[in-house]
Amino acid sequence: MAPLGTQTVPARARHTVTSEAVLDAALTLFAVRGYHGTAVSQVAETLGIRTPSLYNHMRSKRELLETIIERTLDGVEADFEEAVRGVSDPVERLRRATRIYALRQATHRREALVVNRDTRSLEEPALSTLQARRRNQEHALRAVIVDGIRSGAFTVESPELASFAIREMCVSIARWFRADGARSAEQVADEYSAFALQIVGASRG
Amino acid sequence: MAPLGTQTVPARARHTVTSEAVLDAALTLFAVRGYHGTAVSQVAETLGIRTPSLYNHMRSKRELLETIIERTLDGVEADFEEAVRGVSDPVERLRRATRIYALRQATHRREALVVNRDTRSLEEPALSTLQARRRNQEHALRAVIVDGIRSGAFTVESPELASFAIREMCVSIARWFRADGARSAEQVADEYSAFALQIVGASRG
DNA sequence: CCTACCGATCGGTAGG
DNA sequence: CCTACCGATCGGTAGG
Repeated sequence: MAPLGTQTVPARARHTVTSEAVLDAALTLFAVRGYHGTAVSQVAETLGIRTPSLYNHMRSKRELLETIIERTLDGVEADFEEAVRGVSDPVERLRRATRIYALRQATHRREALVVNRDTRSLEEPALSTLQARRRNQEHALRAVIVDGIRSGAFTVESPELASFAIREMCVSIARWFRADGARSAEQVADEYSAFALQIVGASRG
Repeated sequence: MAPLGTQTVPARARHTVTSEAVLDAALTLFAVRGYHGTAVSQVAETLGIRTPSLYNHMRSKRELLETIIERTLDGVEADFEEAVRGVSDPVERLRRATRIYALRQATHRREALVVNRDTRSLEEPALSTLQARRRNQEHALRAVIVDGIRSGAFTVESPELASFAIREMCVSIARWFRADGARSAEQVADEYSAFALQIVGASRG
Protein backbone atom coordinates (compact mmCIF):
# COMPACT_ATOMS: atom_id res chain seq x y z
CA MET A 1 0.00 0.00 0.00
CA ALA A 2 1.16 3.49 -0.73
CA PRO A 3 2.28 5.57 2.26
CA LEU A 4 -0.43 7.40 4.11
CA GLY A 5 1.55 10.32 5.50
CA THR A 6 1.74 9.31 9.13
CA GLN A 7 1.48 12.27 11.43
CA THR A 8 4.64 13.78 12.71
CA VAL A 9 3.55 16.52 15.01
CA PRO A 10 5.78 19.56 15.42
CA ALA A 11 6.98 20.18 18.96
CA ARG A 12 4.83 23.25 19.42
CA ALA A 13 1.74 21.20 18.65
CA ARG A 14 2.31 19.15 21.77
CA HIS A 15 0.49 21.73 23.79
CA THR A 16 -2.33 22.25 21.32
CA VAL A 17 -3.80 18.79 20.91
CA THR A 18 -7.46 18.93 19.94
CA SER A 19 -10.13 16.32 19.47
CA GLU A 20 -9.72 16.79 15.72
CA ALA A 21 -6.01 16.05 15.99
CA VAL A 22 -6.79 12.88 17.94
CA LEU A 23 -9.26 11.78 15.27
CA ASP A 24 -6.76 12.48 12.53
CA ALA A 25 -3.99 10.52 14.23
CA ALA A 26 -6.35 7.63 14.90
CA LEU A 27 -7.51 7.70 11.28
CA THR A 28 -3.97 7.32 10.00
CA LEU A 29 -3.18 4.48 12.38
CA PHE A 30 -6.46 2.62 11.83
CA ALA A 31 -5.89 2.86 8.06
CA VAL A 32 -2.41 1.35 8.34
CA ARG A 33 -2.79 -1.22 11.13
CA GLY A 34 -6.53 -1.69 11.39
CA TYR A 35 -8.71 -0.82 14.37
CA HIS A 36 -7.88 -3.89 16.45
CA GLY A 37 -4.23 -3.64 15.40
CA THR A 38 -3.91 -0.12 16.77
CA ALA A 39 -3.27 0.59 20.46
CA VAL A 40 -4.56 3.76 22.07
CA SER A 41 -1.00 4.32 23.27
CA GLN A 42 0.13 4.58 19.64
CA VAL A 43 -2.34 7.37 19.02
CA ALA A 44 -0.94 9.20 22.04
CA GLU A 45 2.63 8.63 20.89
CA THR A 46 1.84 10.06 17.46
CA LEU A 47 0.59 13.22 19.15
CA GLY A 48 3.52 13.41 21.56
CA ILE A 49 1.44 13.01 24.71
CA ARG A 50 0.83 10.26 27.29
CA THR A 51 -2.06 7.88 26.92
CA PRO A 52 -4.23 9.22 29.77
CA SER A 53 -4.07 12.73 28.31
CA LEU A 54 -5.89 11.47 25.24
CA TYR A 55 -9.00 11.05 27.34
CA ASN A 56 -9.32 14.81 27.66
CA HIS A 57 -10.16 14.79 23.94
CA MET A 58 -12.09 11.56 23.43
CA ARG A 59 -14.40 9.25 25.29
CA SER A 60 -13.14 5.89 24.12
CA LYS A 61 -11.35 4.07 21.34
CA ARG A 62 -14.62 2.77 19.95
CA GLU A 63 -16.04 6.28 19.79
CA LEU A 64 -13.10 7.27 17.58
CA LEU A 65 -14.00 4.53 15.11
CA GLU A 66 -17.67 5.45 15.21
CA THR A 67 -16.96 9.10 14.53
CA ILE A 68 -14.57 8.34 11.69
CA ILE A 69 -17.01 6.04 9.96
CA GLU A 70 -20.03 8.26 10.60
CA ARG A 71 -18.34 11.31 9.12
CA THR A 72 -17.14 9.38 6.11
CA LEU A 73 -20.63 8.11 5.37
CA ASP A 74 -21.93 11.68 5.73
CA GLY A 75 -19.46 12.77 3.09
CA VAL A 76 -20.27 9.94 0.70
CA GLU A 77 -23.98 10.66 1.02
CA ALA A 78 -23.58 14.38 0.42
CA ASP A 79 -21.30 13.71 -2.57
CA PHE A 80 -23.84 11.41 -4.15
CA GLU A 81 -26.80 13.76 -3.67
CA GLU A 82 -24.90 16.68 -5.11
CA ALA A 83 -23.57 14.68 -8.05
CA VAL A 84 -26.93 13.43 -9.30
CA ARG A 85 -29.12 16.39 -8.30
CA GLY A 86 -31.06 17.71 -11.27
CA VAL A 87 -29.64 15.07 -13.61
CA SER A 88 -32.23 12.76 -15.10
CA ASP A 89 -30.36 10.85 -17.80
CA PRO A 90 -29.38 7.49 -16.26
CA VAL A 91 -26.10 7.36 -18.16
CA GLU A 92 -25.09 10.73 -16.83
CA ARG A 93 -26.36 9.94 -13.33
CA LEU A 94 -24.30 6.77 -13.16
CA ARG A 95 -21.25 8.47 -14.64
CA ARG A 96 -21.41 11.27 -12.09
CA ALA A 97 -22.20 9.05 -9.13
CA THR A 98 -19.33 6.70 -9.93
CA ARG A 99 -16.95 9.51 -10.70
CA ILE A 100 -17.49 11.29 -7.40
CA TYR A 101 -17.31 8.05 -5.45
CA ALA A 102 -14.08 6.99 -7.16
CA LEU A 103 -12.66 10.46 -6.64
CA ARG A 104 -13.36 10.26 -2.94
CA GLN A 105 -11.54 6.93 -2.62
CA ALA A 106 -8.44 8.59 -4.08
CA THR A 107 -8.64 11.81 -2.08
CA HIS A 108 -9.78 10.27 1.21
CA ARG A 109 -7.79 7.09 1.21
CA ARG A 110 -7.55 6.62 4.95
CA GLU A 111 -11.28 6.98 5.44
CA ALA A 112 -12.00 4.55 2.62
CA LEU A 113 -9.63 1.95 4.03
CA VAL A 114 -11.06 2.19 7.54
CA VAL A 115 -14.71 2.06 6.48
CA ASN A 116 -14.03 -0.87 4.25
CA ARG A 117 -11.99 -2.87 6.70
CA ASP A 118 -13.33 -1.98 10.12
CA THR A 119 -17.05 -1.24 9.87
CA ARG A 120 -17.64 -4.73 11.17
CA SER A 121 -15.48 -3.97 14.20
CA LEU A 122 -18.09 -1.48 15.42
CA GLU A 123 -20.23 -2.46 18.37
CA GLU A 124 -23.96 -2.04 18.81
CA PRO A 125 -25.85 0.17 18.45
CA ALA A 126 -23.50 1.95 16.02
CA LEU A 127 -22.90 -1.27 14.09
CA SER A 128 -26.51 -1.67 12.97
CA THR A 129 -27.01 2.02 12.29
CA LEU A 130 -23.92 2.50 10.18
CA GLN A 131 -24.22 -0.80 8.34
CA ALA A 132 -27.75 0.24 7.39
CA ARG A 133 -26.46 3.52 6.05
CA ARG A 134 -23.90 1.74 3.90
CA ARG A 135 -26.64 -0.49 2.58
CA ASN A 136 -28.81 2.49 1.74
CA GLN A 137 -25.97 4.06 -0.20
CA GLU A 138 -25.48 0.88 -2.13
CA HIS A 139 -29.19 0.76 -2.89
CA ALA A 140 -29.12 4.34 -4.15
CA LEU A 141 -26.50 3.38 -6.72
CA ARG A 142 -28.44 0.28 -7.61
CA ALA A 143 -31.56 2.38 -8.19
CA VAL A 144 -29.69 4.43 -10.78
CA ILE A 145 -28.83 1.22 -12.61
CA VAL A 146 -32.41 -0.06 -12.39
CA ASP A 147 -33.65 3.20 -13.91
CA GLY A 148 -31.18 2.86 -16.73
CA ILE A 149 -32.27 -0.69 -17.47
CA ARG A 150 -35.96 0.35 -17.53
CA SER A 151 -35.24 3.18 -19.92
CA GLY A 152 -33.23 0.90 -22.16
CA ALA A 153 -29.99 2.81 -21.61
CA PHE A 154 -28.30 -0.12 -19.83
CA THR A 155 -28.32 -3.76 -20.79
CA VAL A 156 -26.81 -5.44 -17.72
CA GLU A 157 -28.69 -8.46 -16.43
CA SER A 158 -28.38 -7.96 -12.69
CA PRO A 159 -28.34 -4.42 -11.24
CA GLU A 160 -27.43 -5.96 -7.89
CA LEU A 161 -24.24 -7.59 -9.16
CA ALA A 162 -23.37 -4.56 -11.25
CA SER A 163 -23.69 -2.14 -8.34
CA PHE A 164 -21.62 -4.38 -6.06
CA ALA A 165 -18.94 -4.67 -8.71
CA ILE A 166 -18.84 -0.93 -9.35
CA ARG A 167 -18.69 0.02 -5.69
CA GLU A 168 -15.96 -2.43 -4.85
CA MET A 169 -13.76 -1.68 -7.80
CA CYS A 170 -13.87 1.96 -6.68
CA VAL A 171 -13.06 1.17 -3.06
CA SER A 172 -9.90 -0.53 -4.22
CA ILE A 173 -8.53 2.77 -5.49
CA ALA A 174 -7.69 3.66 -1.89
CA ARG A 175 -5.29 0.71 -1.79
CA TRP A 176 -2.96 1.82 -4.54
CA PHE A 177 -3.58 5.46 -5.35
CA ARG A 178 -0.77 7.95 -4.77
CA ALA A 179 -1.19 11.69 -5.08
CA ASP A 180 2.29 11.87 -6.62
CA GLY A 181 1.70 8.98 -9.01
CA ALA A 182 1.30 8.90 -12.78
CA ARG A 183 -2.40 9.75 -12.77
CA SER A 184 -4.31 12.44 -10.94
CA ALA A 185 -7.31 11.55 -8.82
CA GLU A 186 -9.52 13.13 -11.48
CA GLN A 187 -8.02 11.01 -14.25
CA VAL A 188 -8.50 7.84 -12.23
CA ALA A 189 -12.08 8.83 -11.41
CA ASP A 190 -12.82 9.44 -15.08
CA GLU A 191 -11.43 6.06 -16.07
CA TYR A 192 -13.35 4.24 -13.37
CA SER A 193 -16.62 5.93 -14.28
CA ALA A 194 -16.04 4.75 -17.83
CA PHE A 195 -15.52 1.21 -16.46
CA ALA A 196 -18.85 1.53 -14.64
CA LEU A 197 -20.70 2.47 -17.81
CA GLN A 198 -19.15 -0.48 -19.58
CA ILE A 199 -20.15 -2.85 -16.80
CA VAL A 200 -23.81 -1.88 -17.13
CA GLY A 201 -23.61 -2.10 -20.91
CA ALA A 202 -24.22 1.57 -21.62
CA SER A 203 -23.44 2.71 -25.13
CA ARG A 204 -19.77 3.70 -25.18
CA GLY A 205 -19.54 7.34 -24.30
CA MET B 1 -21.92 -10.09 5.57
CA ALA B 2 -23.49 -13.47 4.96
CA PRO B 3 -22.91 -16.11 7.63
CA LEU B 4 -19.74 -18.11 7.33
CA GLY B 5 -20.80 -21.30 9.02
CA THR B 6 -18.93 -20.95 12.27
CA GLN B 7 -17.60 -24.25 13.47
CA THR B 8 -19.69 -26.12 15.96
CA VAL B 9 -17.68 -29.14 16.77
CA PRO B 10 -19.51 -32.32 17.75
CA ALA B 11 -18.71 -33.60 21.22
CA ARG B 12 -16.88 -36.65 19.95
CA ALA B 13 -14.51 -34.42 17.97
CA ARG B 14 -13.16 -32.91 21.16
CA HIS B 15 -10.67 -35.70 21.41
CA THR B 16 -9.66 -35.68 17.77
CA VAL B 17 -8.40 -32.14 17.22
CA THR B 18 -5.87 -31.94 14.41
CA SER B 19 -3.74 -29.14 13.03
CA GLU B 20 -6.15 -28.95 10.11
CA ALA B 21 -9.06 -28.45 12.48
CA VAL B 22 -7.16 -25.66 14.23
CA LEU B 23 -6.49 -23.96 10.90
CA ASP B 24 -10.11 -24.29 9.90
CA ALA B 25 -11.39 -22.81 13.15
CA ALA B 26 -8.89 -19.97 12.92
CA LEU B 27 -9.89 -19.34 9.32
CA THR B 28 -13.53 -18.90 10.27
CA LEU B 29 -12.73 -16.59 13.17
CA PHE B 30 -10.18 -14.50 11.26
CA ALA B 31 -12.73 -14.06 8.45
CA VAL B 32 -15.41 -12.82 10.84
CA ARG B 33 -13.42 -10.78 13.37
CA GLY B 34 -10.13 -10.18 11.63
CA TYR B 35 -6.73 -11.47 12.72
CA HIS B 36 -6.12 -8.88 15.44
CA GLY B 37 -9.75 -9.12 16.53
CA THR B 38 -9.46 -12.85 17.18
CA ALA B 39 -8.03 -14.24 20.41
CA VAL B 40 -6.26 -17.58 20.45
CA SER B 41 -8.60 -18.52 23.29
CA GLN B 42 -11.54 -18.18 20.89
CA VAL B 43 -9.98 -20.68 18.53
CA ALA B 44 -9.59 -23.08 21.44
CA GLU B 45 -13.17 -22.51 22.55
CA THR B 46 -14.47 -23.24 19.06
CA LEU B 47 -12.69 -26.58 19.18
CA GLY B 48 -13.84 -27.36 22.72
CA ILE B 49 -10.36 -27.43 24.22
CA ARG B 50 -8.28 -25.18 26.49
CA THR B 51 -5.94 -22.62 25.04
CA PRO B 52 -2.63 -24.34 25.94
CA SER B 53 -3.76 -27.52 24.22
CA LEU B 54 -3.85 -25.65 20.92
CA TYR B 55 -0.08 -25.46 21.02
CA ASN B 56 0.15 -29.19 20.43
CA HIS B 57 -1.18 -28.46 16.92
CA MET B 58 0.34 -25.10 16.04
CA ARG B 59 3.44 -23.05 16.74
CA SER B 60 1.93 -19.59 17.08
CA LYS B 61 -1.00 -17.40 16.12
CA ARG B 62 1.03 -15.70 13.41
CA GLU B 63 1.95 -19.02 11.87
CA LEU B 64 -1.75 -19.76 11.50
CA LEU B 65 -2.21 -16.57 9.48
CA GLU B 66 0.86 -17.30 7.38
CA THR B 67 -0.30 -20.81 6.56
CA ILE B 68 -3.82 -19.66 5.68
CA ILE B 69 -2.59 -16.95 3.34
CA GLU B 70 0.15 -19.08 1.82
CA ARG B 71 -2.22 -21.91 0.98
CA THR B 72 -4.76 -19.53 -0.47
CA LEU B 73 -2.18 -17.95 -2.76
CA ASP B 74 -1.10 -21.45 -3.82
CA GLY B 75 -4.67 -22.17 -4.84
CA VAL B 76 -5.13 -18.91 -6.72
CA GLU B 77 -1.89 -19.47 -8.59
CA ALA B 78 -2.76 -23.03 -9.55
CA ASP B 79 -6.25 -21.95 -10.64
CA PHE B 80 -4.85 -19.28 -12.91
CA GLU B 81 -2.27 -21.51 -14.54
CA GLU B 82 -4.80 -24.20 -15.22
CA ALA B 83 -7.39 -21.76 -16.54
CA VAL B 84 -5.19 -20.15 -19.18
CA ARG B 85 -2.98 -23.12 -20.09
CA GLY B 86 -3.04 -23.74 -23.82
CA VAL B 87 -5.37 -20.82 -24.49
CA SER B 88 -3.87 -18.14 -26.70
CA ASP B 89 -6.81 -15.86 -27.55
CA PRO B 90 -6.60 -12.90 -25.12
CA VAL B 91 -10.38 -12.61 -24.86
CA GLU B 92 -10.67 -16.22 -23.84
CA ARG B 93 -7.66 -16.01 -21.53
CA LEU B 94 -9.13 -13.04 -19.68
CA ARG B 95 -12.56 -14.60 -19.54
CA ARG B 96 -11.21 -17.81 -18.04
CA ALA B 97 -8.81 -16.14 -15.65
CA THR B 98 -11.52 -13.84 -14.31
CA ARG B 99 -14.07 -16.58 -14.16
CA ILE B 100 -11.94 -18.92 -12.07
CA TYR B 101 -10.85 -16.09 -9.79
CA ALA B 102 -14.43 -14.91 -9.24
CA LEU B 103 -15.51 -18.49 -8.67
CA ARG B 104 -12.90 -18.93 -5.97
CA GLN B 105 -14.06 -15.82 -4.12
CA ALA B 106 -17.54 -17.35 -3.94
CA THR B 107 -16.47 -20.85 -3.01
CA HIS B 108 -13.64 -19.90 -0.66
CA ARG B 109 -15.13 -16.87 1.01
CA ARG B 110 -13.27 -17.12 4.30
CA GLU B 111 -9.89 -17.38 2.60
CA ALA B 112 -10.70 -14.42 0.34
CA LEU B 113 -11.75 -12.25 3.27
CA VAL B 114 -8.66 -13.05 5.31
CA VAL B 115 -6.19 -12.55 2.47
CA ASN B 116 -7.82 -9.28 1.54
CA ARG B 117 -8.05 -7.88 5.04
CA ASP B 118 -5.12 -9.31 6.93
CA THR B 119 -2.19 -9.80 4.57
CA ARG B 120 -0.80 -6.57 5.95
CA SER B 121 -0.99 -7.99 9.47
CA LEU B 122 1.71 -10.52 8.60
CA GLU B 123 5.18 -9.98 10.00
CA GLU B 124 8.50 -10.27 8.26
CA PRO B 125 9.77 -12.26 6.52
CA ALA B 126 6.37 -13.68 5.52
CA LEU B 127 4.99 -10.21 4.84
CA SER B 128 7.42 -9.43 2.02
CA THR B 129 7.26 -12.89 0.53
CA LEU B 130 3.50 -13.15 0.41
CA GLN B 131 2.92 -9.57 -0.68
CA ALA B 132 5.32 -10.21 -3.56
CA ARG B 133 3.33 -13.28 -4.55
CA ARG B 134 0.12 -11.26 -4.58
CA ARG B 135 1.80 -8.67 -6.75
CA ASN B 136 2.99 -11.32 -9.17
CA GLN B 137 -0.51 -12.67 -9.49
CA GLU B 138 -1.81 -9.20 -10.22
CA HIS B 139 0.88 -8.75 -12.85
CA ALA B 140 -0.05 -12.03 -14.49
CA LEU B 141 -3.60 -10.77 -14.99
CA ARG B 142 -2.29 -7.46 -16.23
CA ALA B 143 -0.11 -9.24 -18.77
CA VAL B 144 -3.19 -10.89 -20.25
CA ILE B 145 -4.72 -7.46 -20.69
CA VAL B 146 -1.55 -6.04 -22.23
CA ASP B 147 -1.52 -8.90 -24.73
CA GLY B 148 -5.11 -8.17 -25.66
CA ILE B 149 -4.39 -4.50 -26.19
CA ARG B 150 -1.39 -5.32 -28.41
CA SER B 151 -3.44 -7.71 -30.51
CA GLY B 152 -6.23 -5.16 -30.86
CA ALA B 153 -8.74 -7.30 -28.98
CA PHE B 154 -9.04 -4.85 -26.07
CA THR B 155 -9.36 -1.10 -26.19
CA VAL B 156 -8.84 -0.09 -22.55
CA GLU B 157 -6.39 2.73 -21.98
CA SER B 158 -4.66 1.55 -18.83
CA PRO B 159 -4.08 -2.17 -18.27
CA GLU B 160 -2.93 -1.32 -14.76
CA LEU B 161 -6.21 0.32 -13.74
CA ALA B 162 -8.24 -2.32 -15.53
CA SER B 163 -6.52 -5.20 -13.78
CA PHE B 164 -6.90 -3.55 -10.37
CA ALA B 165 -10.56 -2.91 -11.03
CA ILE B 166 -11.20 -6.47 -12.17
CA ARG B 167 -9.37 -8.08 -9.27
CA GLU B 168 -11.06 -5.99 -6.64
CA MET B 169 -14.55 -6.30 -7.99
CA CYS B 170 -14.06 -10.07 -7.83
CA VAL B 171 -12.72 -10.02 -4.29
CA SER B 172 -15.91 -8.30 -3.17
CA ILE B 173 -17.92 -11.39 -4.08
CA ALA B 174 -16.72 -12.96 -0.85
CA ARG B 175 -18.51 -10.23 1.11
CA TRP B 176 -22.03 -10.93 -0.10
CA PHE B 177 -22.14 -14.33 -1.76
CA ARG B 178 -24.31 -17.02 -0.23
CA ALA B 179 -24.35 -20.60 -1.41
CA ASP B 180 -28.11 -20.70 -0.78
CA GLY B 181 -28.74 -17.39 -2.54
CA ALA B 182 -30.46 -16.61 -5.82
CA ARG B 183 -27.39 -17.24 -7.98
CA SER B 184 -24.95 -20.11 -8.01
CA ALA B 185 -21.23 -19.46 -7.74
CA GLU B 186 -20.93 -20.40 -11.40
CA GLN B 187 -23.58 -17.89 -12.47
CA VAL B 188 -21.90 -15.13 -10.52
CA ALA B 189 -18.52 -16.05 -11.97
CA ASP B 190 -19.93 -15.94 -15.49
CA GLU B 191 -21.44 -12.51 -14.94
CA TYR B 192 -18.26 -11.12 -13.44
CA SER B 193 -16.11 -12.44 -16.26
CA ALA B 194 -18.47 -10.64 -18.64
CA PHE B 195 -17.96 -7.46 -16.60
CA ALA B 196 -14.20 -7.92 -16.96
CA LEU B 197 -14.43 -8.16 -20.73
CA GLN B 198 -16.53 -5.01 -20.81
CA ILE B 199 -14.04 -3.15 -18.65
CA VAL B 200 -11.23 -3.85 -21.09
CA GLY B 201 -13.44 -2.96 -24.03
CA ALA B 202 -13.51 -6.39 -25.62
CA SER B 203 -16.15 -6.93 -28.26
CA ARG B 204 -19.30 -8.08 -26.46
CA GLY B 205 -19.24 -11.83 -26.29
C1' DC C 1 -5.34 -33.26 26.73
C1' DC C 2 -5.10 -30.55 31.35
C1' DT C 3 -4.04 -26.88 35.47
C1' DA C 4 -1.25 -23.35 36.87
C1' DC C 5 1.00 -19.56 35.67
C1' DC C 6 4.17 -16.11 33.06
C1' DG C 7 5.31 -11.16 31.60
C1' DA C 8 3.43 -7.88 28.55
C1' DT C 9 0.05 -5.07 27.06
C1' DC C 10 -4.62 -3.68 26.62
C1' DG C 11 -8.22 0.37 27.33
C1' DG C 12 -9.27 3.28 30.80
C1' DT C 13 -9.60 5.84 35.69
C1' DA C 14 -8.08 8.49 39.95
C1' DG C 15 -6.32 12.36 41.37
C1' DG C 16 -3.73 16.29 40.92
C1' DC D 1 -1.17 18.00 30.59
C1' DC D 2 1.06 14.47 33.99
C1' DT D 3 2.22 10.10 37.26
C1' DA D 4 0.48 6.20 39.27
C1' DC D 5 -2.27 2.56 38.83
C1' DC D 6 -6.51 -0.51 37.80
C1' DG D 7 -8.54 -5.17 36.33
C1' DA D 8 -8.79 -7.76 32.22
C1' DT D 9 -6.92 -10.07 28.66
C1' DC D 10 -3.29 -11.11 25.51
C1' DG D 11 -0.11 -14.98 23.40
C1' DG D 12 2.46 -18.41 25.14
C1' DT D 13 5.24 -21.82 28.50
C1' DA D 14 6.14 -25.29 32.32
C1' DG D 15 5.21 -29.44 33.72
C1' DG D 16 2.57 -33.38 34.03
